[in-house]
Order: sequence, then C-alpha cells, then structure tokens
Amino acid sequence: MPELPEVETVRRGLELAMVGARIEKVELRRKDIRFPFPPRFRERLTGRRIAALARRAKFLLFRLDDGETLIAHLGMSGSFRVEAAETSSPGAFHHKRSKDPKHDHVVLHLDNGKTVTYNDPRRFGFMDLAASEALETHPRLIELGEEPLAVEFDARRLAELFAGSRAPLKSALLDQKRIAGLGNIYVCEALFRARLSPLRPAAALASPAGKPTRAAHALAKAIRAVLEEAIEAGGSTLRDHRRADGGLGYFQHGFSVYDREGLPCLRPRCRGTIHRLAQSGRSTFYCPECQK
DNA sequence: CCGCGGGCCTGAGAGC
DNA sequence: TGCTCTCAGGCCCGCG
Repeated sequence: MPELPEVETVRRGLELAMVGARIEKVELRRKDIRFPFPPRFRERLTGRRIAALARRAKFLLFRLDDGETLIAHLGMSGSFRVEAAETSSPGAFHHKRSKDPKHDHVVLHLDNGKTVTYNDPRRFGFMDLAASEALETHPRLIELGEEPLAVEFDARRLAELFAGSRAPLKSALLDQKRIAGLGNIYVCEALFRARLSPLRPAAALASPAGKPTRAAHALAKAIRAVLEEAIEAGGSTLRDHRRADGGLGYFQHGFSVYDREGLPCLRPRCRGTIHRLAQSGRSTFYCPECQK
C-alpha cells in the first residue's frame, strides 16, 4: 500500500511501540524477501535498543544504539503489525493469531512485551543494515531526490527539478530521483487537485526564463496538501484502536480520481468522467475535462 | 544520459 | 465451484 503518507503513518505507529525498547529476540522466517537479508542479520539486531525511528521518502530507518540503522522498505505489499504482550493469565484463550502467517517474514520481540511483525506477501520489500553515519551513501538512498514535505520544497524547486526533463508530468513525479515519496495514487491525486494533465511536459513548469509558472505553483501546493491530508487521515486511523488490529500501513482514503475510472468527476460543476490511461507501465487516472 | 518496458512475486476479483 | 485472465499503492535493470 505504501506511499509517503502510509510510510509516515507506519513510522509514527512503530515509534510509539519501539523507541526506547530493546530487541530481545528476532525470528527470521526466510533468508530473503526481495533481496537476501544482510549477513548476521539476527545477531546484529538482537540486544539492540531502538534509539529513534525516522523516514526518508518511502524508507523506514530504525536507528539502533550501536551505530547501525535498520533500513526497511515495504515494497507493494509490506506491512508492520504491533501486538501487545500476551496476558498469560490462565484461561486467556484469546490468543492472537496472524491472519496471514505464511507471509510473516520477520518477528521482533521487544523487552516491553510488544511484538513487531513484518508481513509481505509479494516480497517486493527489503531490509538492510548500515552504519548510521554512512546512511546517505547507502545504494538505495543515495539517489533519492527531494522530500516533498521539506520546507524548501516549493514551486521554484519543483520547476528546477523538472527542467530539462523530456518526460510527461506523471512520469516525472513518479521519479524518486527528483521527488522522493510520491507513488501512483498521490501523483494522480495531486495532478487532479492542481488541474493539470498528466500528459503535460514536465519541463513546462518553468518559463523560458526559468521562473516557475502558475502551474508549478499549483502543483507544488497540491502535492503538499494531498500528502498532508493523507497523513492526517492515517493518523486518525492509527488512533482508532478498535479497528486497528495492530496492523499498520493499510487504511482507506477517499480518492478523487485514483481507481475511479468511468465515474463522474468530483469537481463541482464539472460534467467530466474519470479516464484511465497507461503511462510508463502504470495506470493514470484523470479528468480530461478539468485537467489541462 | 534519459525514458520506457519487462521482470520480480503473490493474491484478489472479474468473467466465463 | 473452479479455471483463467488481468491487475495491483514498489523498484531494478537492460535496452534503444
């Protein structure tokens, strides 16, 4: 499920459960997910205390107390689940059991009694360990572009990032080397909100003189708004413990265009219909009436 | 160098 | 009920 807002929501949930706790035991149910786990993975995690939980783009960064950082990416289908300690009172028969034990690949047992389980059916996610000092040079992180929620991110920066690109807006926005954290859903949603066609050339966000256009301003603003609202929505899901079975990283938003092919455009007074097209192998959803 | 398409995996849902 | 097909919120790699 995870794009930047989902990963941020997961980060906040894991932060609550994990920071300050020590990893007492690590269960590794396979030797790889997308890539092999790094050498001595269990040994390097066992006994470590989690000092902080950060995020870079769609990557989760678990900073450990020994100078290493656990890097985790959820891929398409990865999720973390936090479970409280079993109350081992006799007759406590409500033993919590995973709905999908087959894809529980990593289980961390913490000294605060909680259990953190990584589940990933498609195994496009991955985990690695790296020196905290050298994180920025990790092969998977070194090429990442701008954080769209950073204060420096604005229309000017956006126009600069897209200058010289020959790609359409949709593809340029998905390129993690330029802006890091957007995925297929929020790119579609941001373009809709900015009323820009996904087919428009990305380079046209700057005037010939190199100044950001009105479109650049609209898009930069839309990206920020869409991400912040999604994080807010995730945050509220996270607080709702009745329906959170501990599962993090999976919640439903109301999308304006994503997966709404054939349905009416939600913009007031627009008579358009949401269309779908394929761009660099992914589905793009947009309203041809109001996105120009 | 850049952009695109194929590939990696498994499961869900549609259509027959 | 079951089979087959398409599609899926990720990224890497090789090709032109």
